[in-house]
Amino acid sequence: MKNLPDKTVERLSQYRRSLNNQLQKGKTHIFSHEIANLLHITPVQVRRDIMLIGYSGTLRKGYSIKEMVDLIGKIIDTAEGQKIAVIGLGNLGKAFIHYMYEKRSKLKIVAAFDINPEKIDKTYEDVYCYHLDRLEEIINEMSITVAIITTPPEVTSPMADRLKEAGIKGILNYTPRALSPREGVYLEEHDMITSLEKVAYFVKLRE
Amino acid sequence: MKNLPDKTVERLSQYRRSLNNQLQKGKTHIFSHEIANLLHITPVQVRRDIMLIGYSGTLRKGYSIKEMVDLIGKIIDTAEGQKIAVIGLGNLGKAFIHYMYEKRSKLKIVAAFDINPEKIDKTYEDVYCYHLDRLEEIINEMSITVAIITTPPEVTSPMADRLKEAGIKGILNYTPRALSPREGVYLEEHDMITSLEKVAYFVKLRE
DNA sequence: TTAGAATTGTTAAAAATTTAACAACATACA
DNA sequence: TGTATGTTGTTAAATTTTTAACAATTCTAA
Repeated sequence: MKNLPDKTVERLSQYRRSLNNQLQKGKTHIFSHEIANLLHITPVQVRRDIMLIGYSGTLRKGYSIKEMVDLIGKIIDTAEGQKIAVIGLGNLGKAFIHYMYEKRSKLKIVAAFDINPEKIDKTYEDVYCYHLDRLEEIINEMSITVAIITTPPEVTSPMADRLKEAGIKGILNYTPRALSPREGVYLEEHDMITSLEKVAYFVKLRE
Repeated sequence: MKNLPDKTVERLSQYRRSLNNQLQKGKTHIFSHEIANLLHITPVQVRRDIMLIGYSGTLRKGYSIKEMVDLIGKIIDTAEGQKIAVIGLGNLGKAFIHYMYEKRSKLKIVAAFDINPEKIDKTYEDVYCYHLDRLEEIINEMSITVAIITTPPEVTSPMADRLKEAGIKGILNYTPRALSPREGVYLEEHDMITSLEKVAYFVKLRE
């Protein structure tokens, strides 16, 4: 599979989730405009994405939901799945654990890290919380490849360094402090305040 | 101010936050490449954004941090500020409240809504939690313009309808169920699972 | 006082992403 | 049978976003 555009990858994840919903409702086939409605994008975009991943539907019958779900899985999952650590078991860390809980996904949050003694050595929704001191040890032992940083912003950057050293391959940074990229580590940033300020700006603009 | 590109608006919010950090460190001026480093983007992009908002620096001295912060404020804030409601005082709702807490921002989270009796009529970090039944009443009374939805996904869509009816002008949807746009309401979606799956995909790709 | 280095502001080019257009074909049904 | 309708797959066009290029200017210091 040649490299897919960034934006297509994001949508694949969303297609899959919506398609799984439809499967559970007993639907077996779906048209591009139906998928488009689910994600409120255009049917053309849906068809183009589907073309890019090399799938074909049947004319006048649409796409087989099951086949699409399986194919998307082949593209975005690894066969063995990937293991994920949450750094910082605060509200945001817990929210991630909760959202991933019992999704039969190939991505599994397998460990949380914190320094608060009240959290350490307990589980939150089946995820065990370790003392941050054991970060390197556990990442190594469990072969964790991806980390979500949800710590206070002051420690974002040193944490990224530690994670890199520990062998983490992908970082999702949800703290409001931007990270510079580390060689060999894929970095994705998300800033909750920015997304809020963006909404506020466009609301203002419309008045 | 003519309409700014979407992406520029997002960066303005980030510029401001980083610049405020620098101000507190006692810095008064900054070069485009320094700003670029803070957000790990290119200096050209910084200069282009600054051009778009109609600001000018001084050659060889850079940009006045204070002036930029003020100007960005004029662009993305309203004079009176905007009031924000959090729908669903779970982990994610609390995370938002926490991040916005004591930021001297024009955006203020002024109310939370939930249906859990243990949360209702208490405050979380100074934000009062009301029963969901009072949604319309409070939004109206307080002139709330923006809502963040952090409810369970099943109720995302009916909630958006209620919010629209109640007069909300902008919705930030953090639940994993996509919303279709409502006439007259600016909608921004963010899906935490998608951002995680994206990281996992690019990690896989690099192997 | 002049040469060199650093930095901005801006236009132009390139790259990424979305949207449009439409041919090809399947199905329904007159 | 043949005509109308609906849907896919794909190429081309349009739009948005990023990056490059460079003239103009300021400062430093030889």
